[in-house]
Amino acid sequence: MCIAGGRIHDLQGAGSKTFGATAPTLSAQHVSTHDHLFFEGDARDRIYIVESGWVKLYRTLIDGQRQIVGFANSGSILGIESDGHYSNSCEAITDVIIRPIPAIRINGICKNDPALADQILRQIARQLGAAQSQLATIGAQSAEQKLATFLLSIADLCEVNHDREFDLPMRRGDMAEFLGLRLETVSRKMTEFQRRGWIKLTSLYHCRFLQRHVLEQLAQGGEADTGVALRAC
Amino acid sequence: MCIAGGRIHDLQGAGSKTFGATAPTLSAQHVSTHDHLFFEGDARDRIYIVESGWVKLYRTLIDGQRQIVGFANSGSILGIESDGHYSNSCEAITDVIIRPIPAIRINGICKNDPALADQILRQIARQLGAAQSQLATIGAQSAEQKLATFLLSIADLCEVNHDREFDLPMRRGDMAEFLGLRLETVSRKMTEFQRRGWIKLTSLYHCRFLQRHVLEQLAQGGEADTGVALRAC
DNA sequence: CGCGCGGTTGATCAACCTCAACCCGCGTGG
DNA sequence: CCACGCGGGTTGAGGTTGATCAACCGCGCG
Repeated sequence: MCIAGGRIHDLQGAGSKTFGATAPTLSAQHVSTHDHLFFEGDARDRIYIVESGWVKLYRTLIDGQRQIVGFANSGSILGIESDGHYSNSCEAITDVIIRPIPAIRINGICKNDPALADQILRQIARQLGAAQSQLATIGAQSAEQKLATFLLSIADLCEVNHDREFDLPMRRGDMAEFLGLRLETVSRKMTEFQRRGWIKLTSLYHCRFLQRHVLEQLAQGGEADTGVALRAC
Repeated sequence: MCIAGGRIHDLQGAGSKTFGATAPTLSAQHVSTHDHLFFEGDARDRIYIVESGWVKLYRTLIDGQRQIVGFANSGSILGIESDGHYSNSCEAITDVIIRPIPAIRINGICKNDPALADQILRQIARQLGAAQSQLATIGAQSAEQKLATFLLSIADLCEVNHDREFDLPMRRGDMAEFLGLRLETVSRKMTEFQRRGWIKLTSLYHCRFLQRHVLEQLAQGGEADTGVALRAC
């Protein structure tokens, strides 16, 4: 899937230097949960690199429908997909530390700061791949499959994976808007997964896999035998 | 929306030079309609820049469901979203000319060929934006809205826009797989649009807008008054 | 205590899918 | 020449999935 996570290690070093006549990388900033980094349509004067925490990127249609186009965490680049104006809104869903980069530095960045540019290129390629995966998920899968895919990728990202347990850092409504579903549907499917013994919700925002392979099968597009008769292959 | 079109002007010049010890850009290749440039899972030994024509990028799920994640034309970069193996299949939907770039050149490309790298960066950012727009379309819109959005963006791309008339270079099934619908649904909605006097299909692959503003309203998420002129069928 | 927020659950409904028939233009072969 | 099949598209009937609307729960908080 789907979620534009990924880590960049030496950005701090690379990004903190100043090159030529271009504006320097600004110092890191702190953003609190539920604060916005920027809104769709704002003038895009800078891009950001996430250093820690989670943000969601979303668009709002005129009729009020919203679509989350990605969650991003450490290493992700924000705001580079547009030009002139941000094409997404960006809201912190946890406390977040970000490093702003003046937009003016992006022109010719490959010449002026090849190390940073290489990182950005790699990262944005990853985000494109993630967006495409998400397209496949949203466009071609059922509600059940979407949720399975989502849980698996969230778990992979929250690598603090002691004993198949992981955080769901977002609300039901966020999941729904990410997956192109209604929050009621997400809720229903979650409890259904639990009822079938595939997962255990230790709290609203904390989950454990009991039958990871069933979810994997679902996510791959296979039929998940609801029953006990799971042919193990 | 949605479709990763976009033009790069001086790539030919930038790409045809050889830099340092890295492999040179290979010469342009011709690909015929319906041929594949590569398949999902193939070893990714090179990326491509489209010089002319149209390709579709798609993924196939185990259950046979397919999702077209993008159409690409002149200027688009293909294959950069993955690493090691292609994550999409790529098929020419018209005759196509492409310029391959050895994958090995991508590492450190910013240092070795900053001009090309800058172009790639800009282009890939555009593709990311397009993918995100498509996410919003697929995830948050109804079949009717999806189709309206799609027609408008296709028309914009086929700039040969004399008198609101344009080509639909792909089959109904391709549209469906792009929009996350069934081809029957696409077909039905197309004829419905026609019946309502919004468009006129001069042939299966050629379309004219009669009431562009209605489609625009639909695509923006507004309710399309079925209008006064809905009579007699 | 009352309220609001986030989540769950239930009943109902419609959008879209599924399956099937059918149309049409075209190329092929008898 | 016609019969035939095939690919792509359209149309129809009926079924499912997921949306909609509404009630309700649990909790934190002023």
